[in-house]
Amino acid sequence: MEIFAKRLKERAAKLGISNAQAARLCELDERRYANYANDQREPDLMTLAKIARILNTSTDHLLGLADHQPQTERARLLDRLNVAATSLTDEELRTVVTQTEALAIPRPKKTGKKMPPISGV
Amino acid sequence: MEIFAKRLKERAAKLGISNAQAARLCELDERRYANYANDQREPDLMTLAKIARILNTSTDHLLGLADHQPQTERARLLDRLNVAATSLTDEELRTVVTQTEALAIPRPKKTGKKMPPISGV
DNA sequence: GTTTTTCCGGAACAGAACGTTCTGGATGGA
DNA sequence: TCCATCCAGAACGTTCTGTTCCGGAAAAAC
Repeated sequence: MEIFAKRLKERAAKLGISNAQAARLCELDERRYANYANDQREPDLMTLAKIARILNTSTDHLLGLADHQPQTERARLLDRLNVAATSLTDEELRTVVTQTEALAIPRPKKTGKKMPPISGV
Repeated sequence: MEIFAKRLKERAAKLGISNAQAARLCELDERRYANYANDQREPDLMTLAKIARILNTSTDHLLGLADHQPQTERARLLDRLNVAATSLTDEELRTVVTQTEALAIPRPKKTGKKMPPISGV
């Protein structure tokens, strides 16, 4: 997890402290913390949460999930879907959800792909 | 990390899918995912991020660092739609968008006005 | 009712990953 | 010079994970 190590170093830099100081803040062995910051080890989930809490940031940011990605064609499609779905009636929405999940969520390990006819449409 | 396992199960329940289905959505071995949901194993950071991304939630929430807001039935349907749509291929997604917009966006009355076609579909 | 499919979890094993310790180099201040 | 601080390589024992095999329960299909 390269981004995690990068974010750890960034965070300490923004706080104006050394990695060793950050380690002590988080009550972690310095060498251990350094391994995280150098992308050589990964913490367990509880330690990850602890680091985020003490350094006053979010795990999403530390894991690189918080960046707003540029507007791709696909993102725009998902956007349109949301907008359209929002204006549906509950019943219409249920229908769309059912159909979409049928496409998206793999059910069988079975090889044969028989598709039962969509009823009530 | 007890809270993580709990949140995993909650998330699948809210999406109206089984843990096995959630595992397939996340492209993880079912047994492996079950170990996470049963608080017997913990994922590495990349897998954690992947789960949060695909199940359309945040790692902060999964790790118990953020409180979750109460959701309406309708919000859960929109949630399910998002999760399912995200795992579609581009072509499948375009189809769903087209169908949903057809349901949602009323055609103009017969005033002769032209409706611009849906681009890129 | 019978069969098939799906879901779930225990047990176990090889291999991967981790925490820790020891070590040494680099830098800066007293 | 001496000392404190920061940093990272290597190694070792231990812990933990991914995976596989297995069986039972429940639901669905026949």
